[in-house]
Amino acid sequence: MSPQSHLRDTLRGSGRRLTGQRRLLLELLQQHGGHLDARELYRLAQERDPRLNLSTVYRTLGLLRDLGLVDEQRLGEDHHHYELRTSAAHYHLVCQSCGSVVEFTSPLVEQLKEAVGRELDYTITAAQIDLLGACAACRAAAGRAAEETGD
Amino acid sequence: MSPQSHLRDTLRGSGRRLTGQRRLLLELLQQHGGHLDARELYRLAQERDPRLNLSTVYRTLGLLRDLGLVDEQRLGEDHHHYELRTSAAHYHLVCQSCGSVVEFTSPLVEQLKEAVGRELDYTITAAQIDLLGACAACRAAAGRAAEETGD
DNA sequence: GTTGTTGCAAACGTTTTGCAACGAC
DNA sequence: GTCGTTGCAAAACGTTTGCAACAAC
Repeated sequence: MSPQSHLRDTLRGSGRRLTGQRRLLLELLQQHGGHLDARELYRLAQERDPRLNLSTVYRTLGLLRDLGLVDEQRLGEDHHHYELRTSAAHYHLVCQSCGSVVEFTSPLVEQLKEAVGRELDYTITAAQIDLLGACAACRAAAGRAAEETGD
Repeated sequence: MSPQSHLRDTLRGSGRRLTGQRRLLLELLQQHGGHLDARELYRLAQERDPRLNLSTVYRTLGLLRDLGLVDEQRLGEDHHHYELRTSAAHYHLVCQSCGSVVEFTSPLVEQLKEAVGRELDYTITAAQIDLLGACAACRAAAGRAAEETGD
């Protein structure tokens, strides 16, 4: 089932309406892939519909989040990022130097949830994991910079 | 080395000053244990020094964070929480029903950092991990509530 | 006395909301 | 036509900042 038809069906079912703005925003989220923030989605949307308002972006993102179509994250920053929910759970690896974000999964995460939940008697439903570090490109750039100045 | 003497020494070393406000805020963080937000720390501090200002709380928390005395986290909420940095890295398990926070560690986290860093060629320096779920008490309460209404 | 720090008020960036006009059904 | 949705402006929220008075050194 595509996100667009899921959206239409879920809205219909709860007496809500499928508007052009909602269709556009979902489409942009699909095209972009991932990790957009509200401001950037707003900017993209305005290229296609200049009258669209930032509060509509926020209201729509909240709706899509509540419908389970979109995941809301905080990648170590002071505002949210949004991405279309994919079937597979995944986590984020953030380069603190250039800000790039890579997704990853690992069977170790399931093991961790299982082990910690059992030990502390919690039923664990979700995990937010952000690993922070330096990507290969930034490490190389930092190495070159050090060579030029000091050494 | 106690946090108070670490504070004094580090301030001295960088030409900064040890003020009553800074001593008080650090002391409250010590006494409370963990996971205070700025508002709550402000409230506690005002009981002892009613003239103390919220911006001083923020400035001091930022300073203590930069000095490495305090860790700043976002436990799935829209504002920061702060806790005295302990020697051991740890992560958080949050009950989504009652909001209680439990700390945990697990050797699986080191394994995860190692495995993901190697696979994607990142040098991983830190991990933020929040596991979300339901604690035993809230599960029991939810069970009782379900019994009374339906079923 | 010098200069880093504070309290205060005002600003900031992100997100939410009240409300009348609008548009999907 | 009904009623959910939008655009707009204004507010809310946590947090930061400019500045003159203050206090640690």
